[in-house]
This record gives sequence, structure tokens and C-alpha cells, in this order.
Amino acid sequence: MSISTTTYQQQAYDFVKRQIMNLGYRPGEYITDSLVAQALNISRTPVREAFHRLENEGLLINEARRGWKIYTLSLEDIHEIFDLKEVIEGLAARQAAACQDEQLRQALQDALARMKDAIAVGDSAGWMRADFELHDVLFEMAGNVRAQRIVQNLNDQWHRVRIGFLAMEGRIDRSVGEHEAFIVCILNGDGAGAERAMRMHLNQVRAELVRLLVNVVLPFVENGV
Amino acid sequence: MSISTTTYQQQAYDFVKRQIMNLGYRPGEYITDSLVAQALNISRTPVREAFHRLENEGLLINEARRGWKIYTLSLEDIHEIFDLKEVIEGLAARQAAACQDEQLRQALQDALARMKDAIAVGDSAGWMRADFELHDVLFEMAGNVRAQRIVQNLNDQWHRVRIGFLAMEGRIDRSVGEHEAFIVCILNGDGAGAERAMRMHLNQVRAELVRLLVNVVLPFVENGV
DNA sequence: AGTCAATATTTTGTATACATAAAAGCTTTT
DNA sequence: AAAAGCTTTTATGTATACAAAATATTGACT
Repeated sequence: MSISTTTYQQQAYDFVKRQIMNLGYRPGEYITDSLVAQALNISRTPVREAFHRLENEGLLINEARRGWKIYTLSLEDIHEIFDLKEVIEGLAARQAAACQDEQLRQALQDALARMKDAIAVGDSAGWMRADFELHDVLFEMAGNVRAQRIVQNLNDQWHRVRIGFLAMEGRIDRSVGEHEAFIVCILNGDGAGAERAMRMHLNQVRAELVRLLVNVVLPFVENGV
Repeated sequence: MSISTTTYQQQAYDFVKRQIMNLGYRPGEYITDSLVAQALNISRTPVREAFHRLENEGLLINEARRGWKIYTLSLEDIHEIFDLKEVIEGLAARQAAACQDEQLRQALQDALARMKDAIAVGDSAGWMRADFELHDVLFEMAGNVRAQRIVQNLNDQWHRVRIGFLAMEGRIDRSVGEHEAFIVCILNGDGAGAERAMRMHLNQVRAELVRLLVNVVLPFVENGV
């Protein structure tokens, strides 16, 4: 068995996580280690190790002696997630405003510029890439790896609905102003303003997301997504 | 092989976590799945599954093809942890103030009373139990299970120094007032006040903890705890 | 004695084997 | 035809086996 740069355990983890996030595995569905192992042409052992990690991240649920279930998100979960995002990303924005690293400050501006460019040409995939990078840079400026990991995990949890969310009429266009608001504060060293702007931005996202779920998505499924 | 109520995987997880938290396994030390398996009289498979969970929680680090290392906490880690605790527990306190459940409100008061009783008789173990319960009730009132899980994990990470911390001259006595402050706000339905009091409390804890680490603990170890 | 090379040992990562429990399928009975 | 009981199958949880890589140990040589 060849030892590659990444372990099979890691490959299984990435694969299953991706499947969950892209709805390849649907909420409420049961998956088995044997099937995943078969799909990846590996044994059950590394797959099971990956399952246990994903359970710890809240993407899978292990029902004793029954199997592994894809977690189903409720509306309350969305509120929990955004309550936490609001305070944690607010903190990160405030901390980022204290960052003096010129390279990172430049990278933040660059990411914003790329977001605007992507919108100008209607490239939503490019916009999403820029958005990811912008948030990465922000957390690096804040210098808080735990906050980054936690928010990453929270985002993984609602990623399923993100695609549909971004497709909402005008959502991306509106978001530019919100992003610009906290970025300006960060670059001006205005921590309190950055925190406030970030929280407003996330509340905007939450409000529109909840509207989408309540009106469009949830009516067509049983208990959640 | 008898199937007990808890799986061997869970037993291994609990065991290793406990060892790390109580310094049975020291920061920086390497542990092997075989040794843990031997100690628990089980095979390596469930132990490895537990290791992967603990890595995800930040208590273990897997160094590729080298082994599993007990994470070493730095002073920056302590600040990261308390930055996050401050905003997340602040949020929880604010949300708890909106709770109307009379049973939970009573349970909160009871826990505070038990804390005071424990202090009166100098029972520090009893105080710690009451403290745990108080925070459990608070999160239940807040109704935010993700926040509870995250804070639980953050607390697990610095638990190693908690014992020494509580032994600090007068720390427990001072903490009563701090606890009482946010509890009164919560019971009065004053969310903003509860959040403020909680953050002040945690900043107090952080300040004293950092003082302890900088002056007493860190001078005697290499890079962290 | 000290250094380097070669061998032995340990440990990690993965595969396979197996027992038990749950689920599915098949009789048999009413 | 529906229900109850038995059998077969599947899947989970764990143990064991094995190959590759890293570490430790031995021994030769200077």
C-alpha cells in the first residue's frame, strides 16, 4: 500500500465532508463506513477514524448500534450559528483593526478589490473565492487561530444552503457595501467600528438567510436542511 | 467481547482526555495508541478513533509519521481562549437573561447558594462542582448548545492550570461577588448588564491567571503548559 | 573513544477477520 | 391476508495481522 502525502484517513475526511457540504449526502441520510471505503477503494479503518472527527464537528451523528446519520440543520441551528458568528467574527474584526502588518493590510484591500471585480463581470465563483480569502486575511490579522477554526466549522455547518443563498436576488451586490464598511474601519484602526460593522453585516446575512429558508427551502422539507 | 453501555472508543476518549486534563500525560509528551490500548486492555482500533477526536479538539497533535503529542499551551493560547470565552459567555449571559423558565431560574439561584455554602466551610471541591453546575444551568437558560460545547472545549484546554489557579490566595472568595453580579442581572432580565458583568468576571479571571502563569508557572517550564 | 554504517526494533497507518446486534426476509399460523 | 416467529443477511464495534517508515541498537572502523 503506497503511502501518499496525505493519509487515507485525511482523504476520507475530506471526501465525506465535501459530500455533506455539497449535498451529495443529504441531511437525515445514513451512510456506512463500508460504502465510503468502497467508493474510495480503501479499508474501513481510516474511514471510521474520519467519521469520528466529523461527528466531533457536528456534521455527522453516531446513533448507537444504528449507524452514521448526516446532521439535519434546523432554523434554531441557523440562529445559534449566527449568534456565535456575530460575536466571534465581531471580536476578530476588532482585533484585526489593531494589526499593523502592512502586507496583510494590503492583502485585505486586494481581496476587496477582487470581490468588486468579480461582481463587475458577474463571476459568482470568483466572488466566493475572494470572500473566502478576505475572511482568511481578516483572521490572520486578528491573529486568533481558534476563532478562525471555530468560525470555519460554523460555516461548514450551513454551507449546504450557501449556494442557494448567494443566488438570492441582489445579495452579492448588497454585500459589497457591508464588507467595505468593516474593512474601512479595520484599515483606519477603528476596532469598535469594525466590530459594529461586522455584526451588522452578519445580521443582514442572517436575516436574508432566514427569509430564504422560511419561505423557500423549509416548506419543501420535513424538519430542516 | 462484551458490549457495554459505552463503547471502548468512548472509554479511550474519556481516559485520555482525563489524563491530559489532570496532567497524567504532560504537555509535550508523546503517547502511543498501543500503550493506551494496553492500559485499558483493549485493542488499538478504538484508541486511534479517540485520538482523532481529541486532535480535533486541540488537546492532541498528530505529527505525521512521528506520533501523537500532548498539546502545549502558550500564554498567547490563554489569551485566545479568554478572548473567545469573553464574547461567547457574554452572549450566553445575555441570552440567559431572556429565559423565563422558573425551574432553571431557581436552579441558578440554588447553584449560587451552594457555591456560597462551599466557601463558608472551605470545601473547594464542592465549590468547583457548584461552579460547573452554575455554568451548565446558564447555558441551558441561554439555549445555545453550540456555545456550550465550544466553551466546554475551551475550558478543557486550560483545565490543567485550573487547580493551581483556584488555589490562588483569595481567588474563590473574590469570585463569589463576580458570579453574583451577573446572576442578579440574569434574574432581573437585564441582558446587557449580565453580558457586561460576565465579561468583567472573565477578565478578572484572565488577569489573575496570566499573573499566576507569568510569575509562577512559566518560569519553570520551557515554552508553555 | 568517537563516528558512521548496517541491522534490529518499534510504531504508525491500513487491511482483514470476526463476534454481536440490528434489520430484512421467509415461513408458518390464524 | 395479516401477524407472529424463526432464519438469513447486513453492519457495527473491535481485534489482529502486516507493510512501510522512523527510531534505537549494535558493530565496524578510524
